[in-house]
Amino acid sequence: VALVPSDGLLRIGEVASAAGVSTRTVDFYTSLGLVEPAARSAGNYRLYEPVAAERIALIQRLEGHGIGLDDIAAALRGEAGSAPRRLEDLQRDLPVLQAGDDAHGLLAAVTARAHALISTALDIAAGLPPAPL
Amino acid sequence: VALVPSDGLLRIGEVASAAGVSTRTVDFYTSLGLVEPAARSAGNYRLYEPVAAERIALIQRLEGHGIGLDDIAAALRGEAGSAPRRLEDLQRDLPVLQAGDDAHGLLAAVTARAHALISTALDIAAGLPPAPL
DNA sequence: TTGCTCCTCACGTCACGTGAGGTGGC
DNA sequence: TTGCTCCTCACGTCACGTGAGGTGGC
Repeated sequence: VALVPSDGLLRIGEVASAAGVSTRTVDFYTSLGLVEPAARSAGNYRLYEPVAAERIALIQRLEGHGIGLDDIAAALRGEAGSAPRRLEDLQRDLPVLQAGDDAHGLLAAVTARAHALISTALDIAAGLPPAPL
Repeated sequence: VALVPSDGLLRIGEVASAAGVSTRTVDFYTSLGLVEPAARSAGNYRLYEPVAAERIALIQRLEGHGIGLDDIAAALRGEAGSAPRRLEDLQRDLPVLQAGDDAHGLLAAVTARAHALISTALDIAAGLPPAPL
């Protein structure tokens, strides 16, 4: 039995297991436009490019940072402010934080979250391509 | 009529309006241990220090960054990792991000959020004291 | 009396899925 | 037949409050 379409596209179940989520979640994300099938099979099955699984995994990481699906969707659509300017601001501000004494809980918590976000940003910048949907 | 306790402490309604939230919210946060009355009046009214209002305003800002009340509570309790180490990591990673070309939407969105978090961290470091609860 | 507060129990809301169930392709 | 998929409508869950209602202090 040919379980995989010969063109390398994946059906929903394959995308789901590759991304580590349920097919219902892939279905849900698709309905929100967070991922989009590259094609439909003759039998109306949605066919995704393999990169869709990475995209879904990325969405899950972003959600883990408290970023809502609406914001993620907007970002994926390419709506954005100026990242470079913001990065300069961060560069300027970090020494101020470092100059402070051993941070108390809140500062540490906020910093930890910012750190996790930067890590995610680095992953995006380094690995996953601009994702042509 | 003496609306304010003579010792400078505030009743729940005063804290609420100073923080820009409802008394129910102050009540709720108090029940979670996010703020704590400094005393009780003879009639069992909760009496808060004025700084409690700032604390509540801070909690609201943190919530705006997607940080849950449980995490905030833990942070306020002083549980924390090593902020300085994380700040060094950020310092190291930022140039990598800046070296990239004009970021696409996702990167910009994540960076924006990190930026907002750092701003909040700076506010904490600069202004609001370690808050002896 | 008026407007505040206390406390408790239940309900509301929003985001994020998830279940179920009837469908057709493989 | 089996296990996949499609689609839709409704339900579940968790976090975060909010409403209401009976209480006593001011």
